[in-house]
Amino acid sequence: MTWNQQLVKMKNKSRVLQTIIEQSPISRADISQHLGLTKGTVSSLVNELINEKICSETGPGKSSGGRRPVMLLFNEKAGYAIGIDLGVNYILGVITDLSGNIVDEILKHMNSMKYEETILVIKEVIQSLVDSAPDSPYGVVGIGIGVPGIVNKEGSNILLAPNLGWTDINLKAEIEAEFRLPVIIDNEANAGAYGEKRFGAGKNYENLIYVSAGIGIGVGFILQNSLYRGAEGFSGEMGHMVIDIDGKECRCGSRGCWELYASEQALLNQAKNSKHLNLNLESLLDMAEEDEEVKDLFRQIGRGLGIGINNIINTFNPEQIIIGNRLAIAKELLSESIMEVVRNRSLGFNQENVNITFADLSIYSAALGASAYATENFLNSDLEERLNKQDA
Amino acid sequence: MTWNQQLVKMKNKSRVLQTIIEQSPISRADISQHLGLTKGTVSSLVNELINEKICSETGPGKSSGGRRPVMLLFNEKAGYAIGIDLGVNYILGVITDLSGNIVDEILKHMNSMKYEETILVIKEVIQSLVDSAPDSPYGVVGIGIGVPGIVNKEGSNILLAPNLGWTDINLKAEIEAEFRLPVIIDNEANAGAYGEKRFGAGKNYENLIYVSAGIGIGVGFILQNSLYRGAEGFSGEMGHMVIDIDGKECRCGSRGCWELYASEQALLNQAKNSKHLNLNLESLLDMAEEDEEVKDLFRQIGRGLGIGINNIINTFNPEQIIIGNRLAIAKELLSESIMEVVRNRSLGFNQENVNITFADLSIYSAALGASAYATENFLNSDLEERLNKQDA
DNA sequence: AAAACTTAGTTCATTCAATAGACAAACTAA
DNA sequence: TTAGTTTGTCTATTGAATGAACTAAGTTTT
Repeated sequence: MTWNQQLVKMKNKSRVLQTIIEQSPISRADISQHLGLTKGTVSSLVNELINEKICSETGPGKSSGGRRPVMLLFNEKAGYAIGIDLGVNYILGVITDLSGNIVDEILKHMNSMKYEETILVIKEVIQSLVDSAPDSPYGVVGIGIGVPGIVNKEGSNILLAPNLGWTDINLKAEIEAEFRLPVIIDNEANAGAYGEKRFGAGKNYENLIYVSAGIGIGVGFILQNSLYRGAEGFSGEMGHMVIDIDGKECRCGSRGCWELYASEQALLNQAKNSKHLNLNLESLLDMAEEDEEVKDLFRQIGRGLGIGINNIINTFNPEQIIIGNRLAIAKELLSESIMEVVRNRSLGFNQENVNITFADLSIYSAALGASAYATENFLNSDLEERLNKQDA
Repeated sequence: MTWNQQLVKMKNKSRVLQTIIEQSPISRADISQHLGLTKGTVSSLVNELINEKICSETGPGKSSGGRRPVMLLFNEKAGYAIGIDLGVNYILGVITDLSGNIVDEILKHMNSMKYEETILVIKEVIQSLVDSAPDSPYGVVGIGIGVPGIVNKEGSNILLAPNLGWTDINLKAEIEAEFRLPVIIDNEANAGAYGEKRFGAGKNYENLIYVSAGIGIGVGFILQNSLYRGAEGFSGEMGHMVIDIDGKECRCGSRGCWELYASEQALLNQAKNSKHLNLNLESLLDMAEEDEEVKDLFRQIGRGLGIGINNIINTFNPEQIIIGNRLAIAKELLSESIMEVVRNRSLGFNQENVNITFADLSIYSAALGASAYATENFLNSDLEERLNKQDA
């Protein structure tokens, strides 16, 4: 990192924009007040942002005893970002404006996730979304993709996606070559964490943990307002945290892994054992309404989730834990047993200020997080240069 | 955070100093090369540092075909810092120079840790160390204290130290009032992690986890080169991570907590069960030399440690895990069984690049980390102002 | 040994971004 | 009407990094 005047300007401009995004409509004077920059500095930075069409003036606001302020708006329609959530048996694609509002979405259910077929569908989905982007100064600014597997820290290669049967796939290069747009790949749990942090339940928290409970369990960490990815980008594989030292064998080679007790797969396996054949999460949810035995299956999974969440609480002392992905739809059935375990087992001090909740964005957490990667990447780039390219 | 020219200067000055500390002896020209700052900028910043007596010129270095460079040294004797490691039955105090070299140390074994008595001993120890500080421009610059318990994030109060029987003690205020020096309190595992990061096994790692295995287990996290403390400062209570869902009862109210399987206390308990009465860690170590049964006790604890370390690896994907505190002296007896568990259970990718090792600083990790807090705090303060105060 | 090159460190005019304060514009309140 | 207030712009000033010239002190080439 080089420290110089240009960096100062960049950071201040970014702070001004952030303030407009968060507090819009807002006047130059209020921004100056809020950030501790002088009115002159704010004026000059705001004018640059207006030239870059990233924000705009609207009518005058209310006077508070003097000249009426000119209110500023974030131009959230200045460009659009695409987010893809690659599920174990579906592909969900969204195109959002710069504030994360969904403009269009496509959901494809898949029978097979063979790479050769899947990549074609992904491209199809992206193309449709690109086509549906409204006219705007910057057009489509980038593509983010969340995948259920281990991604290298550069965000280019999927090293391993056990539930898809993929190994070492350079998805970033593949998609960038096709669409000539910046592409960011990340683990689905990280994308979900980021989505909830930006737009969902985690908006007001600095240290939050997103538990993606689907077929397996992955976890995304937002620590001190930014994603923690680990040394090589492989953090969050808490599905394979041992919670039962001599427990069931896991296909990972270990025993007693968390996801054997707390995932969608664990629920389905137990349902099979108790003779509820050929079922899925949705039908089990329906059955639970009248079948106490099925309800109990959910309670068991809830207790399993609670154990892992207890470990997270004692380890991270987070402000918030968000349970997302497929199992979040069983919120009503899981919530009580999770909380009971936490109440009984977690340390008092650590338990005191933690907010345990379910994803706000339902099935969109990861897709919105992925599109937010693209948006953030865009807003931190040299907008003037990009605008000139677009116009040419 | 306010972004302005002063911040740029502060950061660059700090980078120059850091470069001198790490690469001393080094010339102005080399610093300029290394940091990408112009020679003029470096010259001016270095001259300020020399005026502040924090670094100094030494003789000329070797010419590489032109004028010989003037080599610069970090003046590690410009001031001294005190670090205290408050153990469960001992108090270890050190006074170090600004590079962490120990100048003097005091170790007091304690029978009781009753607060009223202990605080007197702490003050006695600090006073002796202050008295033993050599003459220097800045004198004693601060005091750091590591404690075996939960400390609030402000670093002022010990909220709970179960192994000492203390609750809600404002230690910072107490010591600051006595010595009129800046005091920083932190959890012993955090201090240990910081010590190993600065001076020990973790010097070259950005993401490392320090496992403090003593009577209980606490864990300190260095993530992206800085300590992660959690939302309220209570992170790292992994001793109470559940690894055996229906396991033994823990006094924390939960069951199957890690420290029941992997701490010094766990070792002692199991030794008692197998009729080795009235023993401590040191004597068990001696016995293990010839007693296969005792050796096996250590292997069991090693496996317990391995399970928790497996969980850490899968969760954090760290570059390094350092095992410290009391159990580190049993390195030879534990190492193999720890590694066996990790090899058999941890995920391949996460396991690949992790370096598992024991503390380099033996019993000094926490005390040196605590003194390093004080040193860091000092180096980031306004040195000119402090020097003037000292001279007055 | 002299001349030509090299490298180290200083000096100074220039650039660039934030600041402080003056100012005009546009409002409210008395 | 008049005095006071708030908004936003403009300008001179400040402070830090830069680039280039320059001095100092060496080495290499001839």
